[in-house]
Amino acid sequence: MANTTSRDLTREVLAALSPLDAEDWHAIDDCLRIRRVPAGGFLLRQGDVCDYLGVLTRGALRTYNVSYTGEERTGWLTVRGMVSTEVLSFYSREPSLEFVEAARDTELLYLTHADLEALSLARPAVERLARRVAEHILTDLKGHLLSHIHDPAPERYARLLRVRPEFVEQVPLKDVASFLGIDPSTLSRIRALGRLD
Amino acid sequence: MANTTSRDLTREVLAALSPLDAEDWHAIDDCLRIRRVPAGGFLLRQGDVCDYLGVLTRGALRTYNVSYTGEERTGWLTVRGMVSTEVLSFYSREPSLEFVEAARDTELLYLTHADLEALSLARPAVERLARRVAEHILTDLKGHLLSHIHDPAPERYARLLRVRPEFVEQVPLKDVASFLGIDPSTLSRIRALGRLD
DNA sequence: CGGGCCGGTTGATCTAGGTCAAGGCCGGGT
DNA sequence: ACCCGGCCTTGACCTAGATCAACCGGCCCG
Repeated sequence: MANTTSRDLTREVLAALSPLDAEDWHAIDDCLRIRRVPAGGFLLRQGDVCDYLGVLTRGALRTYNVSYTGEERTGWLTVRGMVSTEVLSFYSREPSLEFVEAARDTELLYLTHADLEALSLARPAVERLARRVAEHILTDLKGHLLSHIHDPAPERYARLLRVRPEFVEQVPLKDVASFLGIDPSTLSRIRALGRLD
Repeated sequence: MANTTSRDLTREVLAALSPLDAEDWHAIDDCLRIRRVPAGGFLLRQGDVCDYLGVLTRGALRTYNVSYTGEERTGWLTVRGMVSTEVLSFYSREPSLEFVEAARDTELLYLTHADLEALSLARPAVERLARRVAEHILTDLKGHLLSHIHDPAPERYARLLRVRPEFVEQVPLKDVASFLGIDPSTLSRIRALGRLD
């Protein structure tokens, strides 16, 4: 059973995306499910249809896919307090191309696709929230992409510290490096420089 | 007035995203508007709310934003036959952060936000189409991002040739280079190499 | 307790790709 | 017709960051 702190966090995170009155929240709260995955386990594997949209209340996730050469290509990270889903698969109901792995022991409070659909029909505020989630993810993605296309590594790291300091605190540095598209050693050097001034 | 070829192309492109029967198409067709922008003009400026979702039937677009240092950061390209909108602004009705510039003389067949809303209510297939468009854009974005994080420049170019050869044919190479996040001279050299074998 | 392992750091090299600069090729304006 | 200004290309150089490799500290596991 999720403790109240996890539920409070979830409510807070969702409400920040789109306003929810007490009734909205009650409706959602009744449907919320909980999932715990130990470090190294998977929330989603390539080929699964993603059936969760929720808030990560503990731990951290690494989303990656495997290239044709066999290497893992980290595309996203998620930490406590972030919304978590694989949007494409969740909305299209088609198999995901990505793996979502627990980088540490993890707890997720989520809705299933069916529950979200039902809630959306019953409560416009939830419908709006669901759209907001997708927008939010898209915004994040765009920002990260732009930074990637045009910024050198130290600047990308600085931006990450600015917009998502939690990543650096909660995710193993090798994963942060992979997310930034640089070698762990390079990240280490960048951080060493930052420590001087 | 849009000639029939433009309308045919538009229908074809939309139908490929999500099936449309004759009635769906008629409903859409009645609302379709046309916009022509000469090379160098803007379809959207930073601060505008994007009010078009449509198909580019002629020309090419470059989407960029301006960094705090004043440089233009190309984030996306659009060529004939691609869906065009600034999703974030279109759906959220908030000012866009991006510029959308006509890289060449351009023609766009589009729906306004209000028309799309009305059509979506009346016709579920249109609602579905609209969601598909968003998914489609998200997929593209993810693919491009992943390629960017993990692939070296020549491979990114090779991928572009594979998934979007039209870019290279229809967009000035300097814009392609900027989109790939490399210097025009580098792109030139990569292409020269490719020509040998 | 000792050994292996994994994550992070650091040093020494090597290289992809950026920068600077020059030259050729249009296309548009006078 | 000419010139001028973009675009593309090519060459010579130079830096950011990868790679290779050694080393350290913590952790798990016998």
